[in-house]
Amino acid sequence: MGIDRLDGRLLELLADEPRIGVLEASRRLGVARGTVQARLERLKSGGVIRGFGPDVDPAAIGYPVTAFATLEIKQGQGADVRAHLASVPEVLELHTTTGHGDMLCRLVARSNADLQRVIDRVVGFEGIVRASTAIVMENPVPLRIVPLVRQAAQAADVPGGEVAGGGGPL
Amino acid sequence: MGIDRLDGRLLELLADEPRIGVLEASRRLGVARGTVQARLERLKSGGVIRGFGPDVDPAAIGYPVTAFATLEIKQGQGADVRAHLASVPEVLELHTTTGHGDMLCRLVARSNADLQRVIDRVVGFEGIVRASTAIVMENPVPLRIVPLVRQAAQAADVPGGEVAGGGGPL
DNA sequence: GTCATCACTGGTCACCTTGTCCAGTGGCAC
DNA sequence: GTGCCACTGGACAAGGTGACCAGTGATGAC
Repeated sequence: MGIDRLDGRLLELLADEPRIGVLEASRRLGVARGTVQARLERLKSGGVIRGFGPDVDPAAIGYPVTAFATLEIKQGQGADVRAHLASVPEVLELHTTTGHGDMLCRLVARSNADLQRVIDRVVGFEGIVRASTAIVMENPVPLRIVPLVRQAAQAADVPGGEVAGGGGPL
Repeated sequence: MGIDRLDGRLLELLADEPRIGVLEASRRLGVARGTVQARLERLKSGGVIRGFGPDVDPAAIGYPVTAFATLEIKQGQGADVRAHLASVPEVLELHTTTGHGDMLCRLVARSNADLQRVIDRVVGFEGIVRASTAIVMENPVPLRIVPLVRQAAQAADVPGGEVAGGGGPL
């Protein structure tokens, strides 16, 4: 849908102070409350803002170890493997990818030892041929969106700002 | 810090309906408003809830392509590489890991063609020796936390699990 | 040139939630 | 038993929310 500068500033503001209200946001942005309300509604219904889910830290609830596992899947077993992985609570995220690994998933565990249990559970399934795991040591850039939002908002009001896309879609 | 069943239910509720208020949450959970307020405060100050940032969909603001890049870093260049990657808006996340790759980052781009530009920018840096990229095709399990929360909450009231504060079960 | 459309402004309104008190109750450790 | 703690259920003032409305300026169509 695309966003303009005001949308960008609003998103930044929400990212900085998520519990901010519409009224306070309108004050900070220097626009009328109705404007912020309308923009927010548009961003939500347009799918830009998926929600305001609580950002829960797995480490704080007893899962301090994070790892990424690349999985190689037996031909034709994709659906089963997806269902299997979705049933494991420690699998926080799963992607199917190009390349030699067929899937990439994010895991958490209670300890390095516990990670072994999780991995065993993940790969202990018919359709998974091979798995290679990388344990996360540090997270220099935690999941973020503000820099991208800023760039997207600027692209909107610079003539020709949309970066050389043009290439084929997926 | 550990969470009990009530915390777990509260977190689930917040994940389902993030804009829910304290009052409404207390009604749903069948407890007094003050209780929910106190729990929420404890979860936030205890670091379980990092925040309520808006969940922005990169695809909706013009970046529909996601990829994961595994980077190999020249010895001793870690800090520089981290700073470099942090300066690229399309880098949404960066981890340092064990294993043959030294870093793993999540990228987005405006198109497959644009991904080339992003990758060039990412790897066009002294300290990066080699990069291998996997483009995400599908995301069968989007980043989620509820199953883990549920498991953590149950662990708390099973003998041998973490002990919750007074008050007892509800 | 004129008109309709659209977003934004600045205002009002009733309703409800929030934050913050309070006293009272029951489980638990000492 | 006594103190501590969490939870309950109630109260209060303050303020925000969602819903309206008329007026204004820019844009694009006729």
